[in-house]
Parts: sequence; C-alpha cells; structure tokens
Amino acid sequence: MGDHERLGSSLGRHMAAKVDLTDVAYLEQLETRSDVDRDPRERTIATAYVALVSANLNPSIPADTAWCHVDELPPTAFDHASIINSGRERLRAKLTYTNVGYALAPETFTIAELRDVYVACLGHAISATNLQRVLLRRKIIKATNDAAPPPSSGGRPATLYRFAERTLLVTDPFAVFRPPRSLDQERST
Amino acid sequence: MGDHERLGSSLGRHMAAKVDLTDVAYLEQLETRSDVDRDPRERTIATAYVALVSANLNPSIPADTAWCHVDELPPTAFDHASIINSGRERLRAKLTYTNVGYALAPETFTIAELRDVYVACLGHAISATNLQRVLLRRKIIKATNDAAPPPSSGGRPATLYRFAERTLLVTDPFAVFRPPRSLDQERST
DNA sequence: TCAAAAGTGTTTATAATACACCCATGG
DNA sequence: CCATGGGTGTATTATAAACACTTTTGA
Repeated sequence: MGDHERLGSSLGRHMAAKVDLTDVAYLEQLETRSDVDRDPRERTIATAYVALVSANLNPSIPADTAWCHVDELPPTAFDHASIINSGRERLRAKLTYTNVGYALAPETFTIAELRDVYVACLGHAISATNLQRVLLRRKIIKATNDAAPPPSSGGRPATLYRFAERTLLVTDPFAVFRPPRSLDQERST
Repeated sequence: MGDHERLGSSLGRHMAAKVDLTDVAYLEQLETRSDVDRDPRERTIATAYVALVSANLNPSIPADTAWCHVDELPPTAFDHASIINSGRERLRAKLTYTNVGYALAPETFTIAELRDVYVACLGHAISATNLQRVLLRRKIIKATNDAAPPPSSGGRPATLYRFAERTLLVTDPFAVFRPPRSLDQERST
C-alpha cells in the first residue's frame, strides 16, 4: 500500500491491475484479522474487503486466478476460508435489509435472473414470485416497459426490471423495537 | 501492541490498565480506518472495537477519562465522532437480532431496568410490555422466581429476569428470504 | 392446442405494536 | 382505599410465504 493511500483505494488499484476488475459496483470493509499465527511465516495483519461486481460481467483474469462458486472453493491458505465465509454472511445479511443487490445485477434484468443471483448468494431456494413482491413493495426494483424475449422453447416474455437506486439504501432498518409511529408519518398513510 | 499479540487481546490489556475495565462482557471489532489525514500529524491506521460492560458496573477511571451519554459527547479529535456513531449503529442493529443485551445487563434485572438499557442504546422510547414479550418469545430472557422490592412509593414488585445465555446468539437470522420450511421442521411444530 | 415460462389473486402464518384492563404493593 | 408501578389479554397491523390459477409466448 502506498504511504498516502487509503486501504480501500489501494485495493481498487490492485484489483484493476491484477484481475481487470475495474467495475466494482460496491466495496465494503469486512474485518481486520490479526491472529498471531494466521501466516506461519511471519506476523501479518490483514484487512479484508467484500467487492461486488455485476453478474453479467466476465472480466479476464490471469492464469493463476479463477472464479469459484462459494460452495466449491478449493482449499485455501491460512484463515482465508474463514474470511470468505464471513464475507458471505455479510452479503447474505445485507441482501435482506438493503438494496445492495444493485451491485450484483446488470442495468436491467428479469426476475428469474435476479432470483438466480439471490440464490447463489443466499445458498437456498427462493421463489421468483416472492422475490418480486418483496422487492417491489420495498420499492427496491421497478418494472421497465421492455421485456426479454422468451427462449426458443416458448414461454411468456419476462418483464425487464431495474433497481430504483444504484447506491446503498437500508430499506428495512428496524426489524423490531421500531420507534413509535410519529403523527407525521401517520398522516402520510 | 506487542509483536505476538492479537489486536483484541491487546485492547483488553490496555483497557484493564488504563480504565479498570476488566469485565468486558462482549468485544467486537468494528472497523479499520485508514484515511490519509485522519490524524494530521502522521499517517495512522486505527482498528476500532466496541466493548460492552454491564450497566450496573461503575469502574474507576482516571481523571482524564469520563463516561458520557452518547447524545452528550464532547467534541472529539479526528474521525472519532464518526467511529463512535458507527459503533452505536452496530450495537443498535445487534440488539434487534441477537441476544447481545446480556453484555449490558447485570445477572438479574427487572424489565423496567432492561428497558432503560435498550432505550439508551436505541435512542428512542420502547415499551416495557413489548420488550418483555419479544424477548420472552425469542427465549432470550427468562423469569426467575425472585422479585425486586417495590420502591417506598409502593407498586407491585417486579419479577427479576435473567438472560438465558450469556454468549452471543443470533435469534433472528432471516428477516426475509427465509429458506423453505423443511419437512423436518414442519413435523416438530 | 400444448408445453413452457411469467405473473397475479388470494389465503395463511407469524410477529410485533397498541392499548385496555387487572394485579400487588406501600402508605 | 388509593396511588404507583408491574403484568396480562386481546385486537390490530404489517409482512412474507405458499400455492392455485391466469397470461403470453413458440413450436
């Protein structure tokens, strides 16, 4: 890292240089690991980040690098597996109470495509029907006037949707212990 | 920090030495700040932690240190205000989906006492009635057979409660996008 | 006209909030 | 017996999951 650089921007520079990942749509610091023996060769401290890129991009990567499905990761050195797991948990949580999905989806997409992205992140099946309802109710996505052509096997054309905002918004801040509804809010309902 | 020490244990050592805070019930890493000019004197990187202690403790602290209500903090140097705010948000969120309150409450307590702790953390009013219901339903707290004596002004004695577990448990992992209920789980209901 | 895929209508379940009311105590 | 707080019963509201059914397309 350069002496006059922040950790985040340093990371962006390295990713662009090494793996051609110039279109990181969302970057979030995960955690700093300081275990004395995380690397047996020498004392290191590592600050990990989560970087999200659109699922339709396929940036060229060097021969010693590869894309992996989280459930099929090769064995990793040191505490890397634990860090990856921690990152996935963070993403899983954020998908449920923010609009962070915008960073994983292309500009426009069908609900089925978005469902696949969510399934990959969450690790369990979810229905396109309910995904659509939830995201529409929260006004996280909205329908465009376009539709995707059906596959050659036939089928109804799928409406294309887009994310309403492409910056992080917390849409469900209070799961419980909500502050009492103020009179202002009551009037607006 | 010692060369052979983790960040967390180093922190514990410093807090015990400087502010007599030996009974930290919960410690969690918050974030690492690396802004180039966070300290104008020299380039520093700071990893911040959130430490929770029981609200009934009142450890002795040196003259240059003081307990402050979050809403009445004195002006702070560098990016400290922003870090403190970030820590409070973290605590607020964790109180809503984990049992982390155990780290802020004494062994036994009345619902009214616990309510005051929650109010201080969340920053808005919550009713003792609803707090009790939610925490009981989630099995985060349970009633003891004891009761606290009423104040001299009279009143019904308050049941004393305790936290069921005193280690971190995530009680509400899936706000939405829950995995489909398996047949196993269905049988057990 | 049938299969495939998308989307809607409607029911059900769950969890939290709101609030009226009852209980137990000290003076 | 009344003021003071604690606690319970119950209605309301909000949100999401489940699933049957309808729509729109290609062959």
